[in-house]
Amino acid sequence: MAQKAKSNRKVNTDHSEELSGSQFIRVVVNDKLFLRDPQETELGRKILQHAVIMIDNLGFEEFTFAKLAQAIQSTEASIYRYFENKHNLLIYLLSWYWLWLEYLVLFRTNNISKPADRLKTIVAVMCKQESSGPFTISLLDEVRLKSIVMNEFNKVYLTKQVDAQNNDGFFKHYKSFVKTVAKAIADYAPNYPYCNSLAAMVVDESTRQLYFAHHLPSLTDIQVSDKMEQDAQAFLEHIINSATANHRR
Amino acid sequence: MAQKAKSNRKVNTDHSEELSGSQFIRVVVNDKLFLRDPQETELGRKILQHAVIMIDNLGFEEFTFAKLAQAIQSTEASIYRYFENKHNLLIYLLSWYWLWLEYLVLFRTNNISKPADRLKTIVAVMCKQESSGPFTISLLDEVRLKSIVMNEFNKVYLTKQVDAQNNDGFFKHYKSFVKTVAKAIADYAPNYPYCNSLAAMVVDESTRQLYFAHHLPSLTDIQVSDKMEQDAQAFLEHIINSATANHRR
DNA sequence: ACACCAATAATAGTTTTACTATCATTGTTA
DNA sequence: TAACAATGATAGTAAAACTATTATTGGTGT
Repeated sequence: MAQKAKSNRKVNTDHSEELSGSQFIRVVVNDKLFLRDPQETELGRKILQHAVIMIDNLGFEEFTFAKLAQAIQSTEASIYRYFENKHNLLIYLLSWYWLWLEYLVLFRTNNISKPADRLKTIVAVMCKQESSGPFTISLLDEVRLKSIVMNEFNKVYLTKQVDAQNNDGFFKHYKSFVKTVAKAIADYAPNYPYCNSLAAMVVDESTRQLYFAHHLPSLTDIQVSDKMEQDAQAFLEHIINSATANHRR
Repeated sequence: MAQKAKSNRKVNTDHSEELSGSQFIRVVVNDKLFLRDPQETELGRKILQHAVIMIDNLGFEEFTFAKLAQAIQSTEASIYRYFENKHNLLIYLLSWYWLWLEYLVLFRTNNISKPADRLKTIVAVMCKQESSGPFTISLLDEVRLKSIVMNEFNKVYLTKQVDAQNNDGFFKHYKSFVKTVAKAIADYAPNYPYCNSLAAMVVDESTRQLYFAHHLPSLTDIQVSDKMEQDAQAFLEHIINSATANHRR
């Protein structure tokens, strides 16, 4: 009856809310990030959807629960029943992005056995501004999510609470994605000693170089254009290939 | 009479404040970052010194002007006469760090003409936790400053005000340091097409890998130890050398 | 010695955000 | 139809980020 481990109350289940708008895959986000699962209710989903739009538009610092409440015609207090604070909501959304990337990688590398091709595909997935996969209609707008990652992600773990939050698994999905990349590198270049460092670096640069291109162009060689994502991809491939040159099979 | 371009008032000059504690080189920070030059007065220097300590200890979000005022036995209002807000103070301190790194690089690469050696020295300077140079007694504790860079730097440019702040030269000293690294790379590997991207990446990773080692160890291959800085240095040298392998003279 | 003036201190007030608390309403389910 | 979970409505608190005003103080020029 109780559907969530963490709650012992009854919860409105599928019947009343089914297909409110569109179908979507349930994304399993670490449940320490929320108080009540936002995917399970109409209000919860509205919170997520509008939070993505508002954070993308306003930036995280300007974004407040008061504004969000107004946008979805609800109240601050109601939102606080889902998320302890706006930081946790942000980390929830970012986690969603990393989970979704991991899903995409899984899907796209499914039939690829050659490590070189797998890795190349992974880098492509990381760099491309891609919306929902072929069989999914996702609740959230992944293009906006990627933009949020680019603009906000490197802030969330730079706090005095990192260690406590890391203990609670707040960065679990990000770490898991980096680990996936690291494994692909290890497959590609056995005994390469910097798989993790290289993976974390590449994942970060996949958004950072684009951010620089937009805002601090002297810090990158990538120019704003309609093919800038391919340029970023080429740069990252070059970095990976050259770094691992002496360790490939 | 007026000593600062930006102010037309008379200013207490050297006589009254000379050698209050110790000598130091005047660091020329972009003057849009402050309202009144903090290096010129006793109070200003106290603000800088204690800000470094408090931001390092508390983290930037917990740090407030009220707390700082209390620590230096002054008032919030007085601090606001030097800095418009705590963000600008933070960027001031970070700029100080990049300026100081650039000075160190200049000093250490002075007699080195071979591009390979120059670049190697630069990477070493970036990675080493080094306090003041041989002929300087600096006003600020550079070891703490480096720690602040590691913990806070990647937050400061990720805001909706980047473009406006960049226009005001808030990131000038950071960009200048990256440019120095990029030039050294270009010298080392003529025609290498990613000098800027590689330089920005390496500068960032020089602190990020250490941060990960401390807080999110699964994201790096570097372990916490007394030689972790050398490990980071080795990783960065490896990345630079392999990336530029085909472009060297 | 005196008047002046810039810098600072002391104090208080405003606005906004983050968050908590309380109680009323509504719609579902047993 | 009673019970109850979710939400709405409303109010309130605490702290942070400023702003404004007036009073000291200590050095400067004459």
